[in-house]
Amino acid sequence: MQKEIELFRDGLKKNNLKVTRQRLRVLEAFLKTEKHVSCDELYRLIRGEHPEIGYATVYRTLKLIQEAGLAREVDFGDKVLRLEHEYGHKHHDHLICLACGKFFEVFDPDIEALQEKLAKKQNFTPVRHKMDIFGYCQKCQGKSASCV
Amino acid sequence: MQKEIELFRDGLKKNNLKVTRQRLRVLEAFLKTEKHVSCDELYRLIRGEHPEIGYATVYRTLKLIQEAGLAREVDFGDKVLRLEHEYGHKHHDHLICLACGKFFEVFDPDIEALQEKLAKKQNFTPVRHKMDIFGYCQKCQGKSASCV
DNA sequence: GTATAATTGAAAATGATTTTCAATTTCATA
DNA sequence: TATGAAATTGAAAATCATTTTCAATTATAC
Repeated sequence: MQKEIELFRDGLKKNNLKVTRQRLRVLEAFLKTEKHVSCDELYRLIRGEHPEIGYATVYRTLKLIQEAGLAREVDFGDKVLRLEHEYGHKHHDHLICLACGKFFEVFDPDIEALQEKLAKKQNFTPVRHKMDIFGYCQKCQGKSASCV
Repeated sequence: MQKEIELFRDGLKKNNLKVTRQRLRVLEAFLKTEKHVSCDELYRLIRGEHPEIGYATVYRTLKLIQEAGLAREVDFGDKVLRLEHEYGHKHHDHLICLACGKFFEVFDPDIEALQEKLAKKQNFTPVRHKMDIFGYCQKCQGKSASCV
């Protein structure tokens, strides 16, 4: 966590931005949660300990955290911006359960290699990609989405 | 196109919904465009010929088109709901250019097979998946996103 | 044709995200 | 450690896509 805070400070300094109490609180809250957290969820978490920090500040700081390379966007199809940890977390794909909403992180080097090859074949230079598989997890086998 | 219209009518009838002039106009407009169209874009297209059709009707009809299995959602990361043709269009993945915004449809059966295997290994029953590769297309090589 | 249930368009509501702005805070420099 | 320019803050308002409301209209089974 110290390393992440260092990277965040560096990112701010590099852009002539200031290291404020609020920004550090938001970063700490983000680092503490391992969830794929939305801005609203993080705001509620922070509000408990620091009710003086406003929604806009949380929102703005999340952008900065992304820009510092500490978080990446994930999209679970619910139209809400969610962020997951990036630093120290390798790229991975997601299995997302349509019944219970839980997600699982997976990684397959063979798929990654084929994706790279597929892009190259089209003379396309890949920068990043995302792959999400929606379905039913072990516990929810046989359930349908409406049974949630 | 006749087949699609037939399927749409059937879908409506099955749910005790009515086949209206407006719904047919929206479907036709959707079928005519091969783009990954947003609700707003489609509304503007329709407005030219049928200014009496309202936004809400376009929006509602797009839902029905989806439910009839004629369109599926795509997400290009711009927070806007977009639909692409589903009927007669096989599943595919997308290469999305960060510079010019163009996209390319690709398909690799080996990747599909590995995805299936990956899910199974986690006792996960896949229903659908999406894979988007963001990067730079042949024309935009070397450009950065800010050069658009 | 008539009854009735669904549909329509306009406008308003919603909900996440983003901006505005006056007051406050940071921090490089003195 | 003080100072002042520049950045930041929180609250509220604005934005923007999406979704709902509702009274008037329309489709369709009989």
